Amino acid sequence: MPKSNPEIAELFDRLADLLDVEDANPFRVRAYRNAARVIRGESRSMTELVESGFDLDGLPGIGEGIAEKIHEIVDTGRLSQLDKIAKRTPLTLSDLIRLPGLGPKRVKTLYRQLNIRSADDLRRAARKHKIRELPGFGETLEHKILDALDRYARGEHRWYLAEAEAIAAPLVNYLQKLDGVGKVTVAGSYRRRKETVGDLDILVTCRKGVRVAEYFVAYDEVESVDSQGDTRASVQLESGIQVDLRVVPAASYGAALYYFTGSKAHNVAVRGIAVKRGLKINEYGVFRDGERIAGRSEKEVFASVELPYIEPELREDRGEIEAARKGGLPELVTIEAIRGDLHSHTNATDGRESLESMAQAARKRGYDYLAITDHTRQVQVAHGQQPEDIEAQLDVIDEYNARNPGLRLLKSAEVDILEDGGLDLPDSILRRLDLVLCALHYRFELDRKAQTRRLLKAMDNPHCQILAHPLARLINEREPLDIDLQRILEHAAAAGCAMEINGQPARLDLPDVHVQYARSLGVKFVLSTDAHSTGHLDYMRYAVDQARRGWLQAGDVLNTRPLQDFLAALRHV
DNA sequence: GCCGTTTTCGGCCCGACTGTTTTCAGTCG
Repeated sequence: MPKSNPEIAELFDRLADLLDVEDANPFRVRAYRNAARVIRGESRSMTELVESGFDLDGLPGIGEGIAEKIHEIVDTGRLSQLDKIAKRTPLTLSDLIRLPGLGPKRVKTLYRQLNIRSADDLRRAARKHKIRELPGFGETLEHKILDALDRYARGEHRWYLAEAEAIAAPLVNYLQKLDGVGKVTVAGSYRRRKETVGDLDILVTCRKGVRVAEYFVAYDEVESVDSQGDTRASVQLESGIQVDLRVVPAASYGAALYYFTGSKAHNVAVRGIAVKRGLKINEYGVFRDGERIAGRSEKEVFASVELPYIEPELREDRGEIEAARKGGLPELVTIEAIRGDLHSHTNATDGRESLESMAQAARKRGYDYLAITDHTRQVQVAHGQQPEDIEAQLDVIDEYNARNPGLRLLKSAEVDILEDGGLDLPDSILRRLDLVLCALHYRFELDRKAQTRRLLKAMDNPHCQILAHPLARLINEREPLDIDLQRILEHAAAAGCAMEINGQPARLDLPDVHVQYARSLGVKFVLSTDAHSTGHLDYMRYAVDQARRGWLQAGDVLNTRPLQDFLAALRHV
């Protein structure tokens, strides 16, 4: 069974955890963690790169040693070094190290002194009050560990960006009401517009940090307080999300925002550059020999290390620093550039509203065009339309367009990709459509070879202009398709078939790292909402977020073009 | 273990908070 990138990355993370417990060279530990991060953020499959003879040594953070280990994993499915270490330091310790409050040192003590190897061992020992007797531990920590174990049993939860927004908005509003508070900004992965966030990081400018922290923990929705100090505090809300607050003076706003936005890997890399120049960057500013030389704005911070401003969405240490140095940063696409939505449903299938209402809402948004893309017959759960129903709908659209100048409704369909890669509408109807969107809705479990063949064949049909939600994943619910994405993207680039970035909060498909890679191959994109109601048209924001995280410029996105340009830019038979 | 517009050896980001200490290690972001 070939290993996926996340599986390979996990092996390196575990190796790092165990070495950490064993007190290995911390920089070596960091190198493994860094490699894990790079592998997770790589669109191309390590397995296929190895099989094609690609030189892994060229990837950032991956040298000769780790490249060799990746080869071993791909060839044998095992990492012998990890197996070797696991004989003396149990693999399950890496589960413990991930519990909040426990790190390598404490896990080591637990293992050495009480032979605790697993979460179950740990729970038993805590209940018998064995933990509090250990050196460096105590009663409070014992309680904290039991709490952490309860949370661990419930599993880690990451929140859709849309959910996080709904939770953050009233809290930001609340914080703003306190006297003396200046700016209130949600930073962290939320500001980087990552598809999901694990917690909320809120930055506040104010002279009196203590007062803000006190006010913050008194917020209605706060369930428990994890920590509270003069400049920061951390709480759990009743919704279950963790919120970290940080308070700095206004003069430090830029430096603090920069630090608090992350990502950690990006910050570490830029701080490294600063060190080489004899500078120190922290959340209060940029310092040379103890003297503060910048920090009011993020731009100042970047300028201090001679870099142009880097947009938050790019700050993942995935090449943005090098691009910034060379003046090669992309000018990211914006929501204002979007001229139309290319994926929407009506109550003819599983949408909730009429064609007229959808059109009205699109017009209100100022769009030039909206594609009506109801399902085809094979998708029975969504009441897919028979070919004759679709033909009837085309006439309705023609009539609508004749009556309503300004907005152009595009005749389309979300054509189902059949198991054999065929399309669920005859060419005679496909030919009549302004736009053909193709998507896969069942048999997600086909093996890699068959699934890849299925999508390649679908794209071989010259009518297939856009591949919608290409990975068919649902965040937190359904894994992405097992496909050779590199081959599919190369095929799409060659055939001129565009990839969709679907803005539904649970889809956001294609994901950022694949978008970035696809762009490098010359693949074109469209941004759509897959709206099932007029309100869903608002999901375009999330599609834009994902596009920006994938380095897309307006020129990479076909629906930034006016109608005629857009239609001409699509693939044609 | 990785890396190089000062280096192929000698570096590798930085500060806040907690709990257990009696001056600080561990953890976290």
